[in-house]
Amino acid sequence: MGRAPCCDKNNVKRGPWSPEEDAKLKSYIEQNGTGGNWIALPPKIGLNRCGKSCRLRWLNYLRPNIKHGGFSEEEDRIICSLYISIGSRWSIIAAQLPGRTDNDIKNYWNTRLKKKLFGKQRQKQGSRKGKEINSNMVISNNNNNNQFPCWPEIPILQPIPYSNDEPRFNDHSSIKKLLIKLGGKFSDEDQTINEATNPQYPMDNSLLMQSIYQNSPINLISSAPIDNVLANAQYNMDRAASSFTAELEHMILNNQQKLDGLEILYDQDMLIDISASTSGGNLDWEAMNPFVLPLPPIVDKGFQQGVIIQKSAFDELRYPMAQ
DNA sequence: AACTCCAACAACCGCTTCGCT
DNA sequence: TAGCGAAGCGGTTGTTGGAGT
Repeated sequence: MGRAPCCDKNNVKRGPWSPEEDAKLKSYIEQNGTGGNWIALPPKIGLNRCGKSCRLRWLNYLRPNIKHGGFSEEEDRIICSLYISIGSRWSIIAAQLPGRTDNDIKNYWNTRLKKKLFGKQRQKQGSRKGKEINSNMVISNNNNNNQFPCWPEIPILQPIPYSNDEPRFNDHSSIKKLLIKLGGKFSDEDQTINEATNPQYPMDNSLLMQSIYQNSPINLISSAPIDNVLANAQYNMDRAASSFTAELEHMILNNQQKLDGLEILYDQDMLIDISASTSGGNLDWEAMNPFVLPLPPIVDKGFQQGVIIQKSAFDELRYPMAQ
């Protein structure tokens, strides 16, 4: 038995908002706040909309100080860097960019930034395709193009064709397997924190896993509560440009014996001629992102460049009008 | 001018998390 | 402490408008 829907979808208006609806919602919230209950809001205002829809409209479009479009180079840089560090956690990324919404950033990333970056890579990479992991898995980091000074060249991974008995790069167990092979560490504690940090890749916490991980030389997964995540993000931001591929390359080259049985994850078929994916195809480096970044030390340096964020400031940034 | 393609963005969907009872 | 409902969040889809042919 499924969960009851939050509203009767047949009896609420859907689709684009009209200026009248916007005005109603905006003026009501400005005067009365949300009342802490979005679902109760539409009837109060006389809007035939789902509460969820009202909430989204307010957060993404109507609330004050929202900026749309026109992302600056600095914003690009921050988005890239944070994406490298923490993945697609748009709400956290948005918290670093006052006036930007998670939806906006997500859209910007998916429609422009990603293509811009990978498009650039295509230009550099051309139709190169080969068999040596150390010449193809990692793309040169020597980049004189300053368009995205923060962005390391990304290894492009092809969606892995799979059968039922083959590992898949996109499934959690395969990722986990690769991590283990590379020496990742996930104690129960690590796992708990990691899940908070990157719930997209939850790890199971079997004792076997634990025993494997505990003696591992490196801890590959960023594991820290949010403040540390952000601090780590800055750490990675600082070093990403120079170290991302170098470290991945180092990791791969120095752990090849550990990768036995995982050839599917890194052999030549894994590499694609990016010309095959010009319009937002599967760019599965994302799946790899969480573990190609080494765990930085818990840094105490704080953020630079005016993007210092305290956890307590999150809500102020995101919900400046909240009661 | 008509059509097609595609980029950009708004909105929806469904899962997870959180807080209250 | 379990159960429930609302909010939060990220992925996905739908819509629209502009560029290209």
